[in-house]
Amino acid sequence: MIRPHVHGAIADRLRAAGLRPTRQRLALATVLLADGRDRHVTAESLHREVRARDVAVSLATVYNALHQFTNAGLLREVVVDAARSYFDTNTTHHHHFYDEDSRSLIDIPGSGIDVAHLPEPPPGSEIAQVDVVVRIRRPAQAAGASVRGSKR
Amino acid sequence: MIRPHVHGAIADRLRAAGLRPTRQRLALATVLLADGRDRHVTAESLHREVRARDVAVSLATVYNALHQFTNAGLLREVVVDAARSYFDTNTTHHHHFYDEDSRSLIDIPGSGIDVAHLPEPPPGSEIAQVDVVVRIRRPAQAAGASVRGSKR
DNA sequence: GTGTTTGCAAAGTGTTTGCAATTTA
DNA sequence: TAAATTGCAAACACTTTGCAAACAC
Repeated sequence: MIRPHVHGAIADRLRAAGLRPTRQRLALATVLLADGRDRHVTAESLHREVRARDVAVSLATVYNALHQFTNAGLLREVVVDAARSYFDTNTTHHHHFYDEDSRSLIDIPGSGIDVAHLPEPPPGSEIAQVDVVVRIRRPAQAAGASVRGSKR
Repeated sequence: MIRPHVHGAIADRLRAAGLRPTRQRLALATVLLADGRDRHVTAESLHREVRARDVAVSLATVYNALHQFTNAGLLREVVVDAARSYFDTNTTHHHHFYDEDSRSLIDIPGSGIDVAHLPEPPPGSEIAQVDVVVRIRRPAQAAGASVRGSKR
């Protein structure tokens, strides 16, 4: 049985990135890129989402795909939390709010922040990227409650 | 046998932070804070350093102490690499170069960067902190060598 | 003395990897 | 058919935790 090329814009983007449009990658890329919305995912959240669409994909494949997509420039990795990796479908220059309570990311448009007076990088090195993370929280309670360490 | 209070500036800082100046915490705090230099450590690097001074401290205790020191305001945690946590003895407002090749941090003085036009945080939240990470690298080789993925 | 801290080893997280089976082109 | 990809389970690196022994005050 002859199977023709998979057709569609997403398949083309994968091919253009040098990635075979397999069933798994198509499902992942579709969730991530199909509607053009800016999305922030973790491996776990993406895995959940794809399975909710009844596509069987292993978590290992999700991790692999996220890195392949990132290397191909389809995604960008955002480091904001030591505990897990985030990937952003918006690969243009921009910064982030990071909500430390809900552990969620919000894009700040590239023009939203001016970083000025960047010092020279140390000799022999070049600036690869400038990341600005604005950490936000629900305001701390004012009233009597004493401040106790919160379980991590 | 009566043992008096441990004396010394470091011991006092620990007490002021509500932490008993135990042998382990004293050794860790001394390495970190005694000479007033700005230092960036990981649990692993600090553990190595303290042991090099022939003080027996378990890695678990180093982790615990780093968090206790951080909660007490003696240190500041810096998130730049998903693979490990960094702690900075400089708790004042400032930003960082992060050398992705050597995985090392370099302080940028508070005045070294201007972040302007910060947008309003989402309703109900407040800005807890603004982190700027300038990622630096050795410039990519220009010559013929093809670009292959580097093992992580 | 009594509550705190330590160290160990075990458990936990998120992530990566080796490899046989499967799939793509 | 040949090469790329997948899934599983095991391995990993880093970090946290339960608990008895050691320690600070």
